[in-house]
Amino acid sequence: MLTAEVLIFAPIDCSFTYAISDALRGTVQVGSLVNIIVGKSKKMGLVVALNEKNPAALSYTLKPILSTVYDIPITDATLIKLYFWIAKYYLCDLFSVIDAAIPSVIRKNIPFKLVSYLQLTPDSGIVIDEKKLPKQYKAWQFLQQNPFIAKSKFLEKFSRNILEALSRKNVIYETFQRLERIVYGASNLLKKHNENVILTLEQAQIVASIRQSLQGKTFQVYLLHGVTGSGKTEVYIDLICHVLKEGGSVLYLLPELALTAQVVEKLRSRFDGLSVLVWHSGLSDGERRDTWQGALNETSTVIVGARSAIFLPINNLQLIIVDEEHESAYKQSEHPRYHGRDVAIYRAKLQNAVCLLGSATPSIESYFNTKFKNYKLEILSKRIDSHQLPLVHVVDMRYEKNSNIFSRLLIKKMEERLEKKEQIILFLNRRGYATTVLCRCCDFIAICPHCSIPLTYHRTKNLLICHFCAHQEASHFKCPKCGAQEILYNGVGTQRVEQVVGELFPQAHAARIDSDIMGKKYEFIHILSDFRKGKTDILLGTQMIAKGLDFPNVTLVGLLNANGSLNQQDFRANERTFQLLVQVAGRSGRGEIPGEVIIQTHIPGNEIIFLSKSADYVEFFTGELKMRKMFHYPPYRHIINVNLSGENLELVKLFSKDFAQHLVKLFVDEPAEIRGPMVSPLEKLQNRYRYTILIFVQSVGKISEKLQSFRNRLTIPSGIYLSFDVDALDFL
DNA sequence: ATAGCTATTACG
DNA sequence: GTAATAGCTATC
Repeated sequence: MLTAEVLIFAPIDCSFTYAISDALRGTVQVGSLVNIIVGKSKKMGLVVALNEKNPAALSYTLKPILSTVYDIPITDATLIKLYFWIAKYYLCDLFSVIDAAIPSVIRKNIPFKLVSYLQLTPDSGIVIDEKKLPKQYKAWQFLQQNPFIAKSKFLEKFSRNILEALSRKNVIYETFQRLERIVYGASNLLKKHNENVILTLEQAQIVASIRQSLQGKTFQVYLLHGVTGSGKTEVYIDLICHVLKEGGSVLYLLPELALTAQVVEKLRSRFDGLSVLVWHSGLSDGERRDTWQGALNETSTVIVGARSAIFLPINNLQLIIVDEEHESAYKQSEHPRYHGRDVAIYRAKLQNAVCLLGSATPSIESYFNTKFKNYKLEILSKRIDSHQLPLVHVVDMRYEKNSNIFSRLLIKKMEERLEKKEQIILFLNRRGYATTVLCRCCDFIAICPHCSIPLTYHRTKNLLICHFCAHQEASHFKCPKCGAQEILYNGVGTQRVEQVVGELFPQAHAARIDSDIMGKKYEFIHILSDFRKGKTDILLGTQMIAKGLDFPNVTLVGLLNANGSLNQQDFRANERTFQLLVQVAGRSGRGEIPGEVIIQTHIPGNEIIFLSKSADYVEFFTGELKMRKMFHYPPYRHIINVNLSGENLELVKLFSKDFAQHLVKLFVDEPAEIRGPMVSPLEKLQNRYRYTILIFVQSVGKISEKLQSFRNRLTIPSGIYLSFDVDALDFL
């Protein structure tokens, strides 16, 4: 009998066998979404395999698949393999992978959102008496002038009673239309791209090399290391062009949704009339459905998206581009905690595609893999059109007036640029207004009552906000501890910078981008497009403006406080700082006019700041790798971060110790090292105390099954929360 | 997830 | 005694 293995959308780790009736034979395929009965209730499930089974030999009675939800499968065999791999490698249950990989509009078949419209019934023959029913008459007249009007618009002018009266008389009837939506519309928010680009020799050689792998249809990872402004995008576009000509598809991944608009616009203008599909977390359900269906239907297409686009069902996928591959945003911080880049590489492997990683500051892991594994390294050493890398000044803030955010040099340079109508980007790693709120008289610091971190003052709301749990409280006039009216707002956030810019340069137009702004849908696109058009002189913001953006008229970049990220003491602090400094500096001087960068710091002698001044990646890598080797850190080993938390401190402590001992026993024969338990750097978060155990291993694949089954056997006391983070990037 | 089962507790 | 309820188990 023909049977199907069906995954049920519930936290159950195994698939169930269902019978396929003769009527559904051929219709039910691997990847089909099917209606089934589970226990007593109707559910949907995903077919992950087809089998031939003898029902008599089974210990249970088979139930039949009732029907398929769509007439074609919603995913494919490769992706199903990918789901299983992620669940295994990242130590999470299959359900959470499916949850992240298949959007709920598709999975639950949520109906299209419909908008109701009102229309006059043609030839109804009914005449409304103006004298007797003046209100209804007015509405009737209104409808004659507006023969197809949204119900909501009608109700703004007339009451519900009127509507009901008219529809009772069959004067009007209601129709429904699908809500219309346009992803990045036909809008021309961003500059048209130059149509005839001639590749430089360097670019052409790289393209030729990668084309060979594409031709061979064999799996290969490339790392494209190109300095900022060296035209990595041109290499991508040339390759996309090639793959499309051959009838294949390309997936173009970016670390953040803010960067997708720029790339989509570039592609759309380059390939005239080409449909570029878009995918990121900002899409509405309808938009999601369109892109998913579009991917299923197209045989050859380009899809631009953020992390989760790696799960789209794409036909003839031949090339996956992972732009800014070093970005930590590729790592999902909730379950499943997968790394978009690594999943991309695995998917490429599964379907014999080429995976192209690109960065000006590659991750240590990827660069390491070009030296010691079989990634191929391609280098773009020069900026295009012989543009120079920017000149970097390091300003020692210890010799500036203490409270000043801007050094004298930065102010002078900013004045010059504003004079010349050139543009400026200011970068700061903190949002909000001030970082900490403290008392001058005693040792009081405002701290979140649920988490063990200081509160941040937000001036626009006049509130103290916790950036971890969003707790809010009123700001203090008096010190709650000693009563002194000596409250000091210390440290600097982007909001504070915005205020000071306004005071120092009242004639300049400044705009701020940080995650506080991102609440408004597409607001950031408008800010970026205004900046591109030159309506804004100064763009200031956090991480978000550090990467990938290309504004030729920017000739000055100011890094206001290059200390912060160095203080975070985990072994990747140097790497993050180097990447950040080089990337931010790379926003300067991308056009005809050479650019300058000013790095303000309290530690000007720091080696990383020195290295980033010359943007010498290879030297940085060499030094960093030595350190990693000495301490057996990644890329020499993988780290699994085990987080244990709970409201009862003693219980968490006790369980953590116990758990660590079990782990040591479990891995006694493996080349694994267990460290901890120790108190997490963030010792309390949302009322839960947190402990960390680190597992260092040679290979995750070799121990994942053992660890997973250990976790499943274990009884975790109630009130204790346990989570794994494989290849963790932060250890908070 | 969730229906259906059992053990547990409150109530008078 | 019943009724409400928390915890536990299986789901093809």
